[in-house]
Amino acid sequence: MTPAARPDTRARLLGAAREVVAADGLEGLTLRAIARRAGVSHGAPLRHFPSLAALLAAVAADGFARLVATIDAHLDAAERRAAARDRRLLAVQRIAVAGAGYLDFARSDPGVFAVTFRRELIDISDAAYREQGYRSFRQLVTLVEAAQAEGWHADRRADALACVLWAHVHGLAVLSLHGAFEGAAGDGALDDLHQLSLELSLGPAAGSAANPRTSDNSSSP
Amino acid sequence: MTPAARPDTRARLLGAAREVVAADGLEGLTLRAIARRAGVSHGAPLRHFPSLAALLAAVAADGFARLVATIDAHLDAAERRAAARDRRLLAVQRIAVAGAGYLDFARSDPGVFAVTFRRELIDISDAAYREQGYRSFRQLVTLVEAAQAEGWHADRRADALACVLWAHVHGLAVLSLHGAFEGAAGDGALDDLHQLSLELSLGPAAGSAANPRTSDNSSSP
DNA sequence: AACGCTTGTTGACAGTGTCTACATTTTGGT
DNA sequence: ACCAAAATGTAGACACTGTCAACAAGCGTT
Repeated sequence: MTPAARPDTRARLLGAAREVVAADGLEGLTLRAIARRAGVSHGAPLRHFPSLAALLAAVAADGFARLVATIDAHLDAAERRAAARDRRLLAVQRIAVAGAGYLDFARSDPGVFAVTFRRELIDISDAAYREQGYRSFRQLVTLVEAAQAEGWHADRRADALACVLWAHVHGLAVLSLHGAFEGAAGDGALDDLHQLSLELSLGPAAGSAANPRTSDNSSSP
Repeated sequence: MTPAARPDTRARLLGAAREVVAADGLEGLTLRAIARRAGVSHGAPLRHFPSLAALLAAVAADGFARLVATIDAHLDAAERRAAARDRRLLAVQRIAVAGAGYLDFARSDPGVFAVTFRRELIDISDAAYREQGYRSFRQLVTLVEAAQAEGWHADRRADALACVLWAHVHGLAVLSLHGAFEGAAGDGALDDLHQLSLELSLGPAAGSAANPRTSDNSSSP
């Protein structure tokens, strides 16, 4: 009707994509559905992205950035909780908190999380996607290096340790979203499994720091 | 041309599906491509499966069965290698070998492995899929229980430990196939990362048993 | 005023999953 | 042996998809 220049169609398309995948899942995440949700014609998205894969790569890059922010927020909150008790977090405990943030992100936005790791859907050569993914990995490497400075496996390569720790939480997130843990354990079992995973990988000390509900008893009188 | 009843169209469709996904990946895995590869018309598959999702669920169920067989083969081979040196494998070492088999399956058939865990592609309510998946999980639980009988975390729930160990190798497999480890480490790094993961989760003793190349030096004089 | 660039719409095209109508083969009961 | 019924395969249609080409409207620059 009015083929005028909308001010921020690109951003609205990304938002629409997140809404669509949140509402209808990956099978409903089509270019035309995104366009409908954004209120534009089915050809409009291709003026801002060369293909659907490029649009989804932008969604994924944004997802990585959001993941980094989520983990930072979890770290800040845990640090504040510790400071309220006149304590500081050990570096391995910060790794545990980061893992909890990773799982929280996957649970709160399962669609975006799935898109971010779907090689056949996104353009994995997208520059922003690779950059944000690398930034997320660097966030973890920094945490690992801090733990190594406190003596935790100081003789190993930091990037290798980061890869393994990433794989551990990623496996928990993926299998949980797939529904693989439904038969074996009850509701909210993901946090328990994460705790167990942390005790195996980081030692008993780190496991209890990840989940606020089990570690924070400062508010009780 | 000849609308006659082929003898084993169902099995040929499953084989064709595996061929297609091996050749063209998940984006080329369409119902019509499977039919073409199997040499039947595009409507024939729906005579044997109610939908594409059901066909792929059968592929996935078959994949689970093949995964169990692969892990069994790895366990047998490792047991034989140990017997040649007049030794027996510890139960935690058998868990490590099973993990190596899991990664081997994912690497040797990445398409089928991906299909098996793609919730939006397969009919996850399929009875055979659920049964074979449960069988695969039971295989791991049995290994865990044997390790617990030898004292390894005997106080924890076996199914929870199995979930965590499964998540650890699954995360390694998924991220490796995604290409997430390409920037950080060189070729064949997956086995090294698995070794490191095992040392973190199972202790230093178990790590060296997984990979034949690093553990088997019985052939040297 | 005239031009070019950007942004958006519209219609087309090949390809997809699934359905229906039809043809053929196989099977089972009598 | 025969005939009906079920099973199996084909061909065409439908709605839907991603992508492309042609066209129109608004905008800034000269």
